[in-house]
Amino acid sequence: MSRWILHVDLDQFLAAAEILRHPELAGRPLVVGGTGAPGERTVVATASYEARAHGVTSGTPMRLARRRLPDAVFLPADKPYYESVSDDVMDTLRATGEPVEVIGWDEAWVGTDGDPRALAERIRHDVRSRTGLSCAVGIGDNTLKAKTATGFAKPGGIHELTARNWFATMGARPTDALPGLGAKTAAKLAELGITTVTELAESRPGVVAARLGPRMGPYYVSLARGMGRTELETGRYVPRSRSRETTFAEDITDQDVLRAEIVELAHRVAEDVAFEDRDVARVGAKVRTTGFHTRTRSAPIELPGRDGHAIAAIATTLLDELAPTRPVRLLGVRAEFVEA
DNA sequence: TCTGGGGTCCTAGGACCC
DNA sequence: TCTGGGGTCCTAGGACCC
Repeated sequence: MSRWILHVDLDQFLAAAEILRHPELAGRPLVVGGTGAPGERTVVATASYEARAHGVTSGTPMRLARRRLPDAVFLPADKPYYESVSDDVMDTLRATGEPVEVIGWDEAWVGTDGDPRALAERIRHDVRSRTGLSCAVGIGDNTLKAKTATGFAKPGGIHELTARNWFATMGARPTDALPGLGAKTAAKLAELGITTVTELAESRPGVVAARLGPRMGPYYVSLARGMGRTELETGRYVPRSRSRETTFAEDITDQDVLRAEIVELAHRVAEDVAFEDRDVARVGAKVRTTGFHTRTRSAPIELPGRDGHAIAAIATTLLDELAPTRPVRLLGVRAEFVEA
């Protein structure tokens, strides 16, 4: 358990990583995402601040981004490269000697019993000098407050949220300002007459549970009250599943093409599984048709294993069972590992 | 403006069992 | 015959995150 939790969040990570190896792109609108193929049906992964100023942000459809910013630099996402840059950042954080929990490529929590401001300054300095990247640091008395604080620190600053200023800062904000509480849940809460963080914090967990579930209801109330973890998970990440999915440039109706595609996806999943060196207990298939209607189906493997043909056979059967009747825009295959 | 890919965890209903 | 009350497992879908 740590007295203080710091949340470290890299600024415009993918764009910043590209600028590291293409310094001439600094200051230009830069959009990273997809494979770079023209006309592909994908979205922006990261837009530089210059691009965001023109309304292009993470999640913007790539075709719209190209229309809005015809003169921007568009780069395909280079996952292995970002992973290696991310590893350098995480190693820099671990070099502080403090416990580190990695949340994603560009985010981590760091715990400390020492001076959190001094540590935040040191992290910003070390990350910049060792990787060339800028980051924002949120300081809190738990994980939730630290992560929430980062929102006020971006870009590149430091902000502190504790029990002392939690309600003064967050109380009047809408419930979906809380990390982990999104638009759908905010809408359901609004039906209960709960629209602000303070209102959610003061509501009875049982009332919220009746609408949002026995675990999630009380959990949302605890979020509003500023509750979070003070213990970090510093161990190696053990994945529960591996999946691959593809959105086709054009919707597919041909059954033979669909079967060939799902077999291809299954074998890619099998490669990822082999890399993990663990057995698969369950295989899932996903089909998204015109209109964004998504259906999934899954089944256990009779004898848990990692054979690509076995995974492909189940995936194909699941696809047959899903029997899409409308044109298919996406196919996916997922493998669930046996419990570690 | 037709809306990625890769994950995690929770919910609810039905099956099944005692 | 019109009927219980737990408990657990399985499955599809939902919500959310980066």
